[in-house]
Amino acid sequence: MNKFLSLKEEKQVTIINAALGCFGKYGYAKASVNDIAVLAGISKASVFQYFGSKKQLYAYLLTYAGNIIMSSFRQADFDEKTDLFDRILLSSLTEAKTLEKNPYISQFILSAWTETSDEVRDILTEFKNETGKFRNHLILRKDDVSKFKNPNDAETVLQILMLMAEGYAAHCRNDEKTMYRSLTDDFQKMIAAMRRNFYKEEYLL
Amino acid sequence: MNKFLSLKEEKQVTIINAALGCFGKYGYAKASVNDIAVLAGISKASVFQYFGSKKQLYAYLLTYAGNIIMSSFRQADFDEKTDLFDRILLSSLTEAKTLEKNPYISQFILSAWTETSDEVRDILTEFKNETGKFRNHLILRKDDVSKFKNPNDAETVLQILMLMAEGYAAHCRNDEKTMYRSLTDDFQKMIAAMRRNFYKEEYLL
DNA sequence: AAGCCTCTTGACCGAATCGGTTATTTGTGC
DNA sequence: GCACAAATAACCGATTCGGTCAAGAGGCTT
Repeated sequence: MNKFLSLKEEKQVTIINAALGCFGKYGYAKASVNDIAVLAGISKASVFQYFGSKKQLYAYLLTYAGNIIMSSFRQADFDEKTDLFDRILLSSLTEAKTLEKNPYISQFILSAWTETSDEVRDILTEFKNETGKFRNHLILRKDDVSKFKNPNDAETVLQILMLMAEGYAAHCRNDEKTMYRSLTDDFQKMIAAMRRNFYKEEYLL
Repeated sequence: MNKFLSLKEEKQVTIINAALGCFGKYGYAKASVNDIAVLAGISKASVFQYFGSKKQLYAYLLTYAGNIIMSSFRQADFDEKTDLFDRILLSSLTEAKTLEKNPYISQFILSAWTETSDEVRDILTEFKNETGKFRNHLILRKDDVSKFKNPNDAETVLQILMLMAEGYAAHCRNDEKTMYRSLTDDFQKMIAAMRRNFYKEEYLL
């Protein structure tokens, strides 16, 4: 049954990343098992040996990716942070740290949310229900608004930060050679600059 | 020869958008002519009737998309604008206006820059040489820096704006139902808020 | 060396799909 | 009803699809 789990971990990671990359890039229908096998440097037959079928492989990746994302978010306790910028920063750092270790997950999950293939519809709805709850970190709270010099800017700044996060993710995805570390530093600097300029002076620590 | 150009324009647009969308989403190799035909609501045979071959269709789209992008950038004279935020805003508005009319172009061009299929390598290198020059609008000039309350923020703000633009583009791409109009308004509001908070008071309005 | 055992894969299967062609149908003006 | 052009259903050989299977390849014991 679990032929795959008895492989040495490095090989597992290679295969998983190849599969995540192919499914993430092409979607379920257009990603062929042969693509994945070639990218992973193994034979197509081995893929079926390890996972049984294409659908079972996809299901495995869904739970795999879901577990990684959820555990990384769980370990960072967002409710502790009471400041908007702190929550944004923590969220970004958490995500960056996770993606640094597993760069193909975000693309895969993003594609899973827009996947339309009939063959995996059932396992996808299940997946969406389980992970959909982890999106409530970036809400604007009422005690955030009062810290702004102009409270009307709060909503705007939140939108800016959301767009930045999307762009940041897209940037990381397109450009694999990028040093996550330095980009994260830059991101921190940007958020600091935003806070410094938008907040009332009494809230600048 | 030019069977396609004698079609009524609405049908041309439908077919072009279907093709741009498929190639943009899947890449040259994985996008099949049948996908495009079905998405456009015509028969596969018609596609070959209009364009001759898959490669010729791709080549047509390249020049089509290249012309639209380049002409839209040419009509907006960036050198006229001497302020960083004005240039950013103009660039965004120009791009948004173009994408509103032709929402599949950005995805297609983005994918063309990472296309690796041997079959279209020759026409792609040609395309890249012609369009590569149109990326020099968002540079930071020295007279921008002095307008900031803290000149060190200038570089950071530029990075924020670049990330926002990427996120903005990604947002538009993923979410076809989004009203470009309202998003553009929001984007303007964000840029205005940034300028209002980062600039010295004497440079406001 | 021989036998055994696990892991891997080249070769193969029928079915589907690929890019591309052709013959028939469909629509249209007269 | 007829002629002509536009569109497509049906088809072509070739390739690729998801999936199977029996023949290696490499190690371990004897």
